[in-house]
Amino acid sequence: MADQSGLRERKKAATKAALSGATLRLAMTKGGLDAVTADEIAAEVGVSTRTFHNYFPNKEAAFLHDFNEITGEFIAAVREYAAQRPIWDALRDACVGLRMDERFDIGQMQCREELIHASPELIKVQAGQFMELFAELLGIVAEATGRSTDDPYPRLVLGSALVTMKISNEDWVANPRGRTLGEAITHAFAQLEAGIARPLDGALAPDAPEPDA
Amino acid sequence: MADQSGLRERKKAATKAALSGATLRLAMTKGGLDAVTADEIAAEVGVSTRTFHNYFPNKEAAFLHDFNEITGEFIAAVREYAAQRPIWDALRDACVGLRMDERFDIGQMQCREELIHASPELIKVQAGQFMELFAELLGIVAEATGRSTDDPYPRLVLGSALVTMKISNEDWVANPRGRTLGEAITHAFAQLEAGIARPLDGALAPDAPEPDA
DNA sequence: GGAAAATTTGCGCCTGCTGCAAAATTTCTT
DNA sequence: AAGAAATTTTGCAGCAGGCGCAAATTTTCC
Repeated sequence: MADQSGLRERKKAATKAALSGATLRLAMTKGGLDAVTADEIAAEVGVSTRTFHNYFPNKEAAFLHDFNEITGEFIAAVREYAAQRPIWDALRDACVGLRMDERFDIGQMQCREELIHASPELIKVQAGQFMELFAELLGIVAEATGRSTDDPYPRLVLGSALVTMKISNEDWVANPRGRTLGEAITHAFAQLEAGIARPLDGALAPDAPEPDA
Repeated sequence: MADQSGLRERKKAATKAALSGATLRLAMTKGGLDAVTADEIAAEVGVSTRTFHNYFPNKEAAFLHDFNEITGEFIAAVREYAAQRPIWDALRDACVGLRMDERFDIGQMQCREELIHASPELIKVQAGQFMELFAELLGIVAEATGRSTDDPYPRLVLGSALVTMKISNEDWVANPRGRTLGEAITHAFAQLEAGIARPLDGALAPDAPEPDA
């Protein structure tokens, strides 16, 4: 029926992971996802092209598969924390709690970022996934703030949080500067909490040119 | 050579606008851009399908064409204002200065929003265009804040500003509530300037349920 | 061991997009 | 005004992506 026999489910999850992994690997070796075709990925895993498309609509989705896995955890965490603390803290803590830095190798994360930024199509698909995430979380945030989903405030909160999440992740991956990922995220969230118009501190920009006016 | 004879340039711009307009019109009448094909659009304008693809890579780009036109103005305005005032104010003023509400019919803007939200592909393409805009503006913002483009602060500023811009636009279109678009934008920017964690005021949510805890 | 359910696979088809070279149109020169 | 030059339009061929369908294969269950 549904998932009574966990074995079949596990096999499916395994091939899905294998396809996703092969996509990543091939994109790395060939220097860009655009240079990879669905046929190659399928061949790499030892499965037909048609089967690849049974699991993923396109190679971009395969590439971003584990991001989607994490998305589910993130939503669950936000929902849980939102009942216990202010929504801004809940969003921050859910983000920190993912502990991406412990889960992935930093070299691999850097590689992923480079590949994403090299492929316009991949950027688009990822942006689309963020929009989906926004839609899925908006109800939670609206309720937590006691506003309607039509109200701009919860939208601003959620939109800012997702942007902060993405930017602090990118920033830390590109330049850890001795911080943990959690610290980078916490600092970025604090910046928005204090008001975006003035920087919280200058310690983050050791190489910043001095303002020339 | 380049554009000495403005006539040819104007003709090209005219057909481009005609194609974009036809795309919009067809999407409206057929209740969704997904129900429209490139052939229909080309036929509507009296041009071959191949020519359509000379102007736009796909129908989504044609649909969002005038958004791109405005993007150029926006960048120019940010660059100009950034030399005169703090970057956050510059971004806000550039956004307000577009005066989208005077340029477009509000009914048409509502229609556009609905069509966008009904098409996942359109959402993706629009999100991709925002990423491009981000990349084009990042240098200006970094310089204005006296930071490097690697620094997370200018990224947070610009990301927050673009999110604020999009959300306040959507909000005003869906529910003007007697405000001008400029007022809605100004208020949203003020919210982020004051810190996102607490709402600036409750006047925006006349129908908000009272917080239940 | 055999029936039932589910997965994989091959095949054909359609759609969207691009390169290329010929045809049509516009602009420039004299 | 006529012809040359430049540019745009167009048709065609080709390719990759993606999907429906039904047969073949595998797995599960009794």
